[in-house]
Amino acid sequence: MLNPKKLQLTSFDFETYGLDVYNRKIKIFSYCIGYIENGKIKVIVKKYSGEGKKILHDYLMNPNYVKIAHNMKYELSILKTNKIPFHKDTLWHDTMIESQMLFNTRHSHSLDSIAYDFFGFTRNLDKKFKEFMKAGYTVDKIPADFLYKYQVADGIRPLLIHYLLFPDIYKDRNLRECYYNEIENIKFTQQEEQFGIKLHQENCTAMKKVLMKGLAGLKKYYREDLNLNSSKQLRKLFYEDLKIKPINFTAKGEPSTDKNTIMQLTKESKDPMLLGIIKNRSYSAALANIQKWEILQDRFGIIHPNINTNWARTGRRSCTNPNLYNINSKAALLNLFPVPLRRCFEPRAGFVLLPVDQAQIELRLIIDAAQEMEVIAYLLDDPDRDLHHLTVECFSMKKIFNFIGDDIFNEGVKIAKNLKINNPKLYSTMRSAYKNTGFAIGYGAGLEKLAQILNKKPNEIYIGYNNFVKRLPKIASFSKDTTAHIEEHGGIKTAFGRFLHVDPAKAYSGANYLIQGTAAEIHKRGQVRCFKFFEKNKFSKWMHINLDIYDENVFETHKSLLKSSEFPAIKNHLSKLMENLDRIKIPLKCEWQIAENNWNEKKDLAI
DNA sequence: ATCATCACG
DNA sequence: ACGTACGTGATGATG
Repeated sequence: MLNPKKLQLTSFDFETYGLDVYNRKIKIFSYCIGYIENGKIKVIVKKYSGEGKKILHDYLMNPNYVKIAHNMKYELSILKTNKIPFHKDTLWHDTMIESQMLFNTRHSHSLDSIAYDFFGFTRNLDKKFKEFMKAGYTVDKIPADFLYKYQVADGIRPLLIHYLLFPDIYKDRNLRECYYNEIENIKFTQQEEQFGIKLHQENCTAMKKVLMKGLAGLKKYYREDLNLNSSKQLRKLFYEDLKIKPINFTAKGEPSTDKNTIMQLTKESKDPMLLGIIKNRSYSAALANIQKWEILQDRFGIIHPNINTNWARTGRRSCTNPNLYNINSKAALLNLFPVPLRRCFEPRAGFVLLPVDQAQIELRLIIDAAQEMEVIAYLLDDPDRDLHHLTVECFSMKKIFNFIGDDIFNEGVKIAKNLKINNPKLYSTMRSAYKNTGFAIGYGAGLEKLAQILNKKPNEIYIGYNNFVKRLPKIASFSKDTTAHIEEHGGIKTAFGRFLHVDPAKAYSGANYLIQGTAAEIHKRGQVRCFKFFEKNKFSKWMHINLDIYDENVFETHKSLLKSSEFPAIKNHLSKLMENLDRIKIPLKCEWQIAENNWNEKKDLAI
């Protein structure tokens, strides 16, 4: 029996039916609670009705029961949407997070996969359960004796896994700190998902209309039976019918028809037939996106994505169903037919969206990790300085310089400076073009790849590239240096002391793991600190994060709060929570913007 | 299921 | 032996 007076570890899992958590259509059918008695694992399995309901409620309100779940965000969301109270001081553990933290490159972190690999725990029950689901059964229709066995297994496994993995996390102070932040981040993320983001109905309709018209207008360029979405048919059209000489190839060695290839081809001739293919891809994908969102919205027009807080091997977050992390925003160098889909999202009535992003965070972290002293000094001198200006300087030099401060070097610096003053528009275009250069070189991009990113030919950027490498040699050798480290240690520690394994066959991606992993940790710690600030001051109703993307948090904020006299202080404090972390020595900088009508139309926040 | 493609950072 | 920017999710076509 569970002892209500004694602190003890328990596992906890629901069986539910219905779909779509945040539409409140999920009902709890039954649950299991695992615990340990006299060195043996025991499992309580109950239906969520009558006496079973009361037992669960008592269990949830008792903070002596430490609750171990596998993917606790799901359990949390069920509790909250069903308005079932639980003790605010509950200690939670999540075995999925434990597995992700210790074995970031594992092929799967599902409960059955881990328990099988670590304990040889049978997966037959899971196989059968999946068969029932595939056949359209819901948990209430599954034979009771089978479901009982399945739930017992679900009570045992989290306890086994926690006992095996948690000590390795706990004994390392850094890892422990990261782990506790992950648990807090799940609480934040659950709330973020529940808030969700509102679809702008009128803009969705208007954009669909434009997209359909654009797609219909393309038909005249092609034979009627050509399927523009078929790369096989396009391959035939390009390389057999039009007799174009292949320049790029796919991973499997077939001649490629991707956007990059088409853009290279159109440099010779602006054939509408070629450009139309890019337009078709851009427009049809956008249309499919909007249609999917319209299906997924709840009855208030809100989209609730599923955000995996620690899914990626780098420790980054990821987003599914729908993925709101890859929405087309604005025109860019490599985006010929942009569809500003962020127009389809709006603040709730009475609110505005305040997107806040970490300025140039990846480049800043590379500079810090590579210890590129000239740039560190440049930044410490004034944290607001723009690092991309240095890149523009390098690419403004007429020849490869011999030493820093020689005539060639100084002239480049002067050209960049004058351009910034005299032609801000051209400067801005150039700056955003070269924005990706710094960290692409840091991650190991070569001349060819860089030319592709900049939409130029290798010989056009040869001088600039060489000047960058010569001026910032630590950034240029960062990828190589990190690769050597990976080959020796099998992985890399982030600035927070969290070890990330790296696939030995791709040791050269180590630089990326280090930077993405560190940035992700900064992002997730900032979210937890903001979340706690809102909870403590009880105004998450008026201001909350309802969406985030890698280095950006979107604060949905009530207009009355925005206009209040206390807002500047709140904004200032939140910035500090996101910027100031003991482990990060390089200055970070948050940039606030405001979007009043929709997520796409935004400007700098003047407050 | 796998491939090719493309959006984000 | 060589030299690579990276890691995500969604979609439609294909075998």
